[in-house]
Amino acid sequence: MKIEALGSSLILSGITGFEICQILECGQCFRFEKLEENHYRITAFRKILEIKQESDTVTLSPCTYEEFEALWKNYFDLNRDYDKVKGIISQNDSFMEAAIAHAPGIRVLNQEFWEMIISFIVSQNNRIPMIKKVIENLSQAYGTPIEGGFAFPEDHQLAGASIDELMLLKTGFRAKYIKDAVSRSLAGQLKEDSIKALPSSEARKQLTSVYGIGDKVADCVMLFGMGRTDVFPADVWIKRVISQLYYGGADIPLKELQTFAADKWGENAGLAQQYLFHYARLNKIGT
DNA sequence: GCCCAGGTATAAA
DNA sequence: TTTATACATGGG
Repeated sequence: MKIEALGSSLILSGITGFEICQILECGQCFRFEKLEENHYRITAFRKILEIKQESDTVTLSPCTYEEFEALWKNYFDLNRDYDKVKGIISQNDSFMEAAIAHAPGIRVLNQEFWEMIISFIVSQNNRIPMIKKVIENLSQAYGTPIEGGFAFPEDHQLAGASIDELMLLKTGFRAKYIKDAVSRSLAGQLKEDSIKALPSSEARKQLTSVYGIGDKVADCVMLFGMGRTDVFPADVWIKRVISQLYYGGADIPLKELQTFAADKWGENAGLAQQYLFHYARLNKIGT
């Protein structure tokens, strides 16, 4: 990958395993706006970034070399060798091979811990366009204004919000969950560093102790908001890719998925199958 | 009107 | 322990 500056932009060329549309639209991120095909505006870490991709060339703007190294390189997970990861998880596994072939340009974004907690609380029983709208509502109402938009609100910025006020922002029945997450965070019970130090099963327990956070949300927070590589190949990422298959309408029998889940996740097979069943039901597959 | 959403808490079996 | 259902709101 070659990096060069051009005016206020940074151009990355020779990039592989990177498809910005797949990365943003696969459901891991809710703060982006599509400007045109393969051209998006992203809000993250109190900054707004435009990203445009033309085959193996990606333009970031505004972006300096220093900013790229300090923030966006890690945000887009460019330090990870995805060929290697894909090789490992698809080894002797035609199912995973098919999953990867379906969306080979997905990379797991490293997003903000607190924002992921609230975002995935909001995501439950909700649709992506609506989730995006709610996150934007929260940012405009409580977040710090930044050039061209609003940062996602910190816990203390959300502290004053009542249930009714949160409801006005279309959070629905999730308002009480947000409130609990806020007070738990203010009480110092959702410290990213302390949770990061725990093994993933313990981290999951900490997260699910928040009213309104279950296994699915906890896993998404760990994967997308904590940069946890220990859940990376073994857990959510695989569910994620599988769900992409469903979204893409690939035709894989439910039975095959269940066998796969049992092999792959062992003691988590029950949960995995629950997800799979849910996805199957959503997409009217196999039942 | 009716059904459903990338779930979770809760009640009931 | 497992299974069924309500939930706010908007869109098909």
